[in-house]
Amino acid sequence: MQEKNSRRSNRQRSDATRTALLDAARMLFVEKGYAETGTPEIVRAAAVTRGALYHHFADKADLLRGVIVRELAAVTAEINAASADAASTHDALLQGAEAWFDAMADAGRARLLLLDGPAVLGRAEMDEIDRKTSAGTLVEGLEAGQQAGDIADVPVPALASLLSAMFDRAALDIVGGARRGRLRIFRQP
Amino acid sequence: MQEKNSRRSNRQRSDATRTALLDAARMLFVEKGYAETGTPEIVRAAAVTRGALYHHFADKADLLRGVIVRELAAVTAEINAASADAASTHDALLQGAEAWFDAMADAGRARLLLLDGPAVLGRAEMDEIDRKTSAGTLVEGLEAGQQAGDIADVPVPALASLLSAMFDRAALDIVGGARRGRLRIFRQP
DNA sequence: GGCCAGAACATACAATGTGTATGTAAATGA
DNA sequence: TCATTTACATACACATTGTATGTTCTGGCC
Repeated sequence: MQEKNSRRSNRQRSDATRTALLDAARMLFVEKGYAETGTPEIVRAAAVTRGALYHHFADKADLLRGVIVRELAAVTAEINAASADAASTHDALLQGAEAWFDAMADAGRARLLLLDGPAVLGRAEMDEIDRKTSAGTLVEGLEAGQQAGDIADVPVPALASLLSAMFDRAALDIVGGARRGRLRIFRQP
Repeated sequence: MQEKNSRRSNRQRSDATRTALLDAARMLFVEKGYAETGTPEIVRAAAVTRGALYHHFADKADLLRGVIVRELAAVTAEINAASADAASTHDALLQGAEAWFDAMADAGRARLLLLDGPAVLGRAEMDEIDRKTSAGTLVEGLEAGQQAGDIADVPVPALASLLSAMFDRAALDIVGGARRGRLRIFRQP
């Protein structure tokens, strides 16, 4: 009897504690913010020790990095799923935008990805993570739209950065109480 | 002899230490970021004690608030000065935009106002500070442009938020190495 | 099955930083 | 001049971060 979950492979052990730490950290970061959450609290919620944390992550910021990578991957998946069945590149961008707002509806998530992330890791690293996880979804969409003649002939990376900044701000405004409709000010051609 | 700056009124003393604290904090926040700067280091640079700091400011975040209020006022003044002699509201907005990029050229300043500020104080309070110090410069400019027929009939507060988000991001991209010209993708009519 | 190197933690510690409580000197007002 | 605030200075309690060291478990090898 006593299934004392001994007999676990090293890989299984590592994955389990890593996941437990990321889950607990995500929950607390979303709830109270990065700076206000201490590592003792995180490991308590994850039912491990601080030793385990610092074995798997270089420091607290590295834990945040791990949380953000996972979170951004999830958001990107939602957006891709929503825009997959679009008829045109134009529709894909619009449907992706709506999916973005849906995904960011949770206030804590917006704070995690749009405030704490950039402040702690810096914009350069956030862009790098974005590039790796989302594989440049927006950039690809804009390039496609440009070739279809829907989008003006401007530098796509710069445009993508400015556009995503607007979407970020819109998400923050919405969780801050702004009406979603008022921010949907793009006009159909 | 011995001008032992005794004989100072309470008001003078307070103003002097407050200013010294704000100057020192600004310098260090700009140089190393908010989280990486400790209050002992700040008071050392200001040549006062931590007692003085916590007498004048509720906590470390309150000190950041003070720094940001001053900084935002300075930036706003620069923008207003640059766009004061504009011929049209359209020109005023363009000249103001250029002045914004000039004012944000310093990497530390961008970090202070665009990363640490929102992360520590939150967007709601940043907007509040912006409303009080800049007195809604951008909103007024947009409303004027809208009445002149230069700007589409969309909700101005929402538009202002999205526009300022783009300018914020552009400033961060520029200090991150992006070419300023590529971000100037607005086209003349 | 026994042994051993290394991974995966657990525990203990040192350093630092934040906010508060308390003490003191200077200024203000009656 | 004297009492009361104001403006600090000093000391303290507490929490947190990162590291150093100790212990247990796994996985390969014989």
